[in-house]
Amino acid sequence: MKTYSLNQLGRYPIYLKLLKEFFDEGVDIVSSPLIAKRLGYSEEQVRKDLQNVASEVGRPKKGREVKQLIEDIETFLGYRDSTSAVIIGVGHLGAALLNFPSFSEMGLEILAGFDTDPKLLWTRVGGKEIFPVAMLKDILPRLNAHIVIIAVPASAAQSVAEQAVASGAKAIWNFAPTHLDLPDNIVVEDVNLASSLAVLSHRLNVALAKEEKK
Amino acid sequence: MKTYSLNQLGRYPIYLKLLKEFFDEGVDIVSSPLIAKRLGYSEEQVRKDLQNVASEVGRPKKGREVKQLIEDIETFLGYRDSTSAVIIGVGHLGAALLNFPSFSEMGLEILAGFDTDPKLLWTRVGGKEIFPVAMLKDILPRLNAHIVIIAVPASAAQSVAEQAVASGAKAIWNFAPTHLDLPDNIVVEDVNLASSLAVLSHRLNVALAKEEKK
DNA sequence: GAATAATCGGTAAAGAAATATGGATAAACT
DNA sequence: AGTTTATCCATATTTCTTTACCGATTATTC
Repeated sequence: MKTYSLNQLGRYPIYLKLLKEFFDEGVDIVSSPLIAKRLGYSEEQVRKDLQNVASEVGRPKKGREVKQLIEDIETFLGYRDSTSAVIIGVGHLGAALLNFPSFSEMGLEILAGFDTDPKLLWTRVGGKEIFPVAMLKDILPRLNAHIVIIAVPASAAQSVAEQAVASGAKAIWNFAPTHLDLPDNIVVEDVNLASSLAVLSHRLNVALAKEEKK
Repeated sequence: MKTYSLNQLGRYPIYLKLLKEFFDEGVDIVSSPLIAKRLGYSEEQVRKDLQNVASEVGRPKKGREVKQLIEDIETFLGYRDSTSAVIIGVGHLGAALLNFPSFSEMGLEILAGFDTDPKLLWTRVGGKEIFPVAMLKDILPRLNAHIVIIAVPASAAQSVAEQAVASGAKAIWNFAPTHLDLPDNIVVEDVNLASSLAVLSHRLNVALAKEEKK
């Protein structure tokens, strides 16, 4: 079975976004070199990535059908059959995620929020009802949501993650700036802004040093 | 000069976070295998990563000094001399970022926000004043901020990014779900939730398939 | 209708990154 | 004090990812 590196997987949504732009502009056919140029990737990488998920072969001198490619990538990424999620932590970040419009495009339905703040409970944020965290184990199994999004402060993250797992969560999308220690069979994906910033800073330093040298 | 892969760079903030937890618990000395176990990394990877930034050699049978290691990583990541940034787009996400407490720990000072919404202008969000985007080219050079954080809708992202670059931005931290096409000498770091979600979904599917097989 | 140019697909090579190995050293234990 | 054990560092190996190459194919041009 073909395996995909995590970097490679992360590129597909980027292709998808660009392809949809092409589609909206009425472009029917795209070639790998064209995509590569737009995204700053190498031609070969794009070609290999697309080969891996395309249902049809490309045509020499032309490329591939935009519409078909969009379908193929969406199918591959699972955007076509939606998964359910809930979010724990409805502070600034959690509210932003609840109001984020693109998740449903990606096949992710956020069904509800959880928090401990009495002011928030039983209200609606982004159209979704907010329940107390203590009710997680009653509500989560009923919602049949596999994915739990964690957007609480770092200090509370491990604890709510454990509650989520105990309530049947299979995957944790962790926005808290801390490492979660969970059983091996639980999928944990970190959105670590500190890591992203570290990469940015380092690249900026390299760039500034290069500029100085000139 | 030693080069660092982007993956490796992203691990340092994670080490740092864990080391600070150890420090708070009064732990003086840590070994690579211990860190590896806590984070789910291999022992060798941790050792190599730490060797690359540590100012002192580790001691057999003991490990390394937590305090020194924290200093070394913070120095390496540039947390010790802070960089300035501004943020464009003060919607849900932008406001969440303006209220995010950890940035100053990471040496990132967000000095101001920019938006086009008249209701927001000249107010304060997260303690930072909000200016009109049109004033970017007047204000940004005066603030001497190299980093511009973009948190506007995808449709506006390319345009504000170009304005930021024209106003002197050297690095763009892009939270908009779109690819930005900017000059090569500008550092662009994307925070792409779609990519992160794609990785999560794929890993979840693999995990669920494995469970089924049992 | 032949020549040219652009793209594809498959395979090979190169390059990076992670992991394993082996000797050395310092602490802990007997 | 000597032996054992845990960890270090340096180097080698393996594995994974990306890039390069090359023949085949099909539009386009003359």
